[in-house]
Amino acid sequence: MTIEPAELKRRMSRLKAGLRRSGVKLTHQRLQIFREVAKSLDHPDVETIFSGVRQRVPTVSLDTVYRTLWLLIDLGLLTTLGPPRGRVRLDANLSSHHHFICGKCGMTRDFFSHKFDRLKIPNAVKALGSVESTKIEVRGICFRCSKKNKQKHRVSRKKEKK
Amino acid sequence: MTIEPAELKRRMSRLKAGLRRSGVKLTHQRLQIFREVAKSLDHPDVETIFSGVRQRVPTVSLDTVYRTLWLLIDLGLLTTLGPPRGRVRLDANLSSHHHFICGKCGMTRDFFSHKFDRLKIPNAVKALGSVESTKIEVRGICFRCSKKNKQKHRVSRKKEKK
DNA sequence: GTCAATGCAAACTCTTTGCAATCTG
DNA sequence: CAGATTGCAAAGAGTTTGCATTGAC
Repeated sequence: MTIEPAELKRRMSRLKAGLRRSGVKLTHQRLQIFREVAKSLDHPDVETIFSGVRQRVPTVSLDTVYRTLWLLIDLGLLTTLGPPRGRVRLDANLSSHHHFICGKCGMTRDFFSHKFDRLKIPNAVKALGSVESTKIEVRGICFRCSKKNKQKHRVSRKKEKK
Repeated sequence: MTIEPAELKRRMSRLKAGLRRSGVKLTHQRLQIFREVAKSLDHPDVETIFSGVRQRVPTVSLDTVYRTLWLLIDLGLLTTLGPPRGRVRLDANLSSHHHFICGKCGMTRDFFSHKFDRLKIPNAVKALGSVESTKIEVRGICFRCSKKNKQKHRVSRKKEKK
């Protein structure tokens, strides 16, 4: 389940450019941790990334993996699936609806759209499993967070503002 | 941020019917825990649900909240946002793509669709915050899990098969 | 009355932090 | 070389479990 070498190369260059732009050091660990995420077609969790990197860098520690991942997320070089920073969020609305998610604070709101409800799923998807529901996930920054960002600088978990 | 009383009532009836159908007891706690999720327009995490329920049922314990939520998810009366059972999953693909997620095991695969990339976001959404990206999230059961389900019965976390 | 469901307390896992040692620019 | 970054070990969250007690049917 790995992507094409050419695409991986492109992603690695983008990463390096991104790190330099932010004035952050290009360490061996950071490159390897990113590569582990970037090379896979599915979307690994932290544990999987950790053991993958460990094969090539036996001394990495789990906390470096965490720190690096959150850093890259803050810099916009990686994203998470679903709400940011894994915490289960529940949904009692079983009928068709869609979500707006704030990438900073995780605020989530439903919205409705008949047009979206009628989307035709590509056949390629049916090769992966049986389809039960289709949702649109719109990501952005909610007003509360964008106000905060103007006041302070970058605030996410406990990252210092660099 | 609560839904209309009429809709809440409908959701509560659906819950009760669902519990009865599965031969599971309708306890005070279960009803209150579900109500707490069902009444909100956003999608609360476990901690929020817990403290909400606690206002009305001061003796509920956190573990009952967890057990109840996973039970209701297993019975198909609730769902989670994003991958099941909160564990952060990373994504290095910053260009436009969409996800198929298995609701059982969390397996996630990308897929692509130019049509999906061009969706027009309803104006109502713009009232919530600035939009950065739009993804389709297709949920279903992957083939590996549906095979497993045929062999065993219901297997998820450690729920017994009832 | 019976057996499922709850509450409690303790165990686990996952994630974060403080600090000395190390490495990048 | 200086300061950012890492690894370690230990602390904090969040989640799960075993067991005696309680409560729904």
